[in-house]
Amino acid sequence: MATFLYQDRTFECPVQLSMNVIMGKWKVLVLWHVLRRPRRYGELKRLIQGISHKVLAETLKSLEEDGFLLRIDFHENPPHVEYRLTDQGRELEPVLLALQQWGMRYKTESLT
Amino acid sequence: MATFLYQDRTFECPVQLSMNVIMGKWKVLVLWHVLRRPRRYGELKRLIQGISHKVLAETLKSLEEDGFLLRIDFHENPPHVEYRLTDQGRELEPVLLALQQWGMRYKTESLT
DNA sequence: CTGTATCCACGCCGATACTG
DNA sequence: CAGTATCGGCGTGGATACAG
Repeated sequence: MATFLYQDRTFECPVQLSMNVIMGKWKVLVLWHVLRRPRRYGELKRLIQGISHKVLAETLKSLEEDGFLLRIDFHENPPHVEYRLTDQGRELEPVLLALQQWGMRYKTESLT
Repeated sequence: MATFLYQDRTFECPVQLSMNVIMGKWKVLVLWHVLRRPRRYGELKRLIQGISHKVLAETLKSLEEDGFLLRIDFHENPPHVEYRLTDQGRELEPVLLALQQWGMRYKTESLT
């Protein structure tokens, strides 16, 4: 059976690989919002309720380093930075859509 | 805009709802393995590398309480218990498949 | 085999202050 | 506005022992 590598860890299971890559509660949410259109830091902070300043910064950095996000600095003053999906990031679209679909459905059904 | 409820928390975003429901690193992995066929505790422990005894037990309990898993006790000795997906659990199949597809693809591409 | 209970260290994350 | 740095509390989860 094939094995997969991510950050020095080996996985036999692609789902486990996926979860390790996009894990951490917030990554998926950030990707989801950036998927719809490029986003600025403050925008994401507003969109993602409950995320702290520090954690959002860390999440963005991590996603950038992992090649999912592109950070575009307009070198303006005041600072203007924008985050876009890379092609690799865009490949997560089916996952994000599946999550969204399920979330919608789950919500409806739990309204008993 | 509609809002969703989960464990006393309100979410505007279905993706955020999804992530809060199936979060915790391991839930998705357990569901994935149970999706393919009913599984026993020991089986899951072996299949999911790195999960600890305690956490697997907690995860299973949580998934059962949330209505994703059915716990079937055969009342044998030695104990024989089996976990199956509920109908609600099965609705997560598209999400799990999307994660698997992406995991496979991601693995291939990272082999540069 | 399938759990539950307890203990405790470690790491995550929130709060805060500061920089460009 | 868009970050980085530091600190400390609290919760998560690992190890272990025990039970049915």
